[in-house]
Amino acid sequence: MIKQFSYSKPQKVKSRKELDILFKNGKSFLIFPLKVFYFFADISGAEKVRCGVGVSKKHYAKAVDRNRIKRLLREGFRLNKAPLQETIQQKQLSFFILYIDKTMPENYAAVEDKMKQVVIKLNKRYTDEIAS
RNA sequence: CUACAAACCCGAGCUAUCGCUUUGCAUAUUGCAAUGAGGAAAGUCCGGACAGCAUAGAGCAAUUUACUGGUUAAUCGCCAGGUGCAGAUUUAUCUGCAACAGAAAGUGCCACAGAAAAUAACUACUCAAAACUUGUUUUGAGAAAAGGUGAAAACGUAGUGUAAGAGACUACGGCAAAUUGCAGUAAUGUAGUUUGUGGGUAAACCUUAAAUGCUGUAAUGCCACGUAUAGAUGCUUUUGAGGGCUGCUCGCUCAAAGCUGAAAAGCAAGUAUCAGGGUAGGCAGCAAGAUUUAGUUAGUAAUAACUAAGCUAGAUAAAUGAUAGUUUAGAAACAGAAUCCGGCUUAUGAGGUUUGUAGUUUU
Repeated sequence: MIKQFSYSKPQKVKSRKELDILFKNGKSFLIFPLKVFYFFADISGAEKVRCGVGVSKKHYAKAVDRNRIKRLLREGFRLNKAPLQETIQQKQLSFFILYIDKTMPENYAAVEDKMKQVVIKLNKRYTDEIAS
């Protein structure tokens, strides 16, 4: 029984090599203020859904602000990833969320709302990918 | 009592649910337990530890520092003292500030105004000569005493002196340098003697004195995986390379002296640059040390010594969080470790302590 809301190390997209591939070959879409890069791989690892988050250093010079945004994004993914895990079985989804707005998010609720939209859209992209 | 300013202290707690890092244990991939940012973690401005490379030397340049002593692993830090300037009043003390060696080695610069900003003659002054309109003009020389300008004008006052004047000379005083005595570890102070009287600017060049290897934990070492030195260009084979450290010079150290050929050259070797290929995983470094708190002793102090007690962040796209409630005081300010320490600088809400200033009330 997998814990429903966990977000541990294997579920993160981490290495620089993976990220290079993701930005080079992956597709992307925008649900403001979130830009999502995603990539479906044929190899089947232990985790079917993997996610990373990032914030531009240009927009936020202070490390405290970047940490705050990244924590909110991770929290959003952690609590709303369930639909993706149910749907995606045949391939491995890696995606990376970039926060591109220049103003800080007001609170968690705003981020969560956007995150739900991201999850729905990713689910749709997956079904298209399988169909083609 | 209120307001403002400065310095210092402090840098929220509790409950529930869902999570994260690291560690330990186990019934082992899930449980349980423990653990988890700062006073500045920031700026990267100084100084070290640690590591790698280098490690005969000399000279010139370059860079840094600049009152004295102490302190420290070390410093451009800190403490104490001195000097100068400013402010305050209690008038001899306190507080603050100081790129605090040299302008008497040399070169440069000094806005505006002013005749002139440094080998001072514009006006006015004195003398001589010439001219004539006979008290003026012109020319030459002397002269920094008077004038106005300016941030600053060629030591001040009085006298002597002189054609008129001038530190040209004299007296008193100011300032500077050298030197002697005394006090002090010293900077320096003080009293005397001698010499001088030369405007400012060294955060202009510069001079003097002292000091100075480079690169930084993405250092560095080990293991694993993987491949390719195949190639191009230049140079050399009596020269090349290395390194003196940031640069140059002298000297120094190391390597090689090959083969074919009549020669040109070729092969080979060495070396530099370019181009290209592979890996970008793990472990160590990496958390207990110039350590923190308290006390005692030494010292004016910075600090040191001793005694006792205490001290589990350690990631690598990078943990320390989210939501709800609650308490203070308002959904707490500035802000997030990345090799580690000591300082400096800057940011910082509420509350507290101390000091100063202003006002109000009472006595």
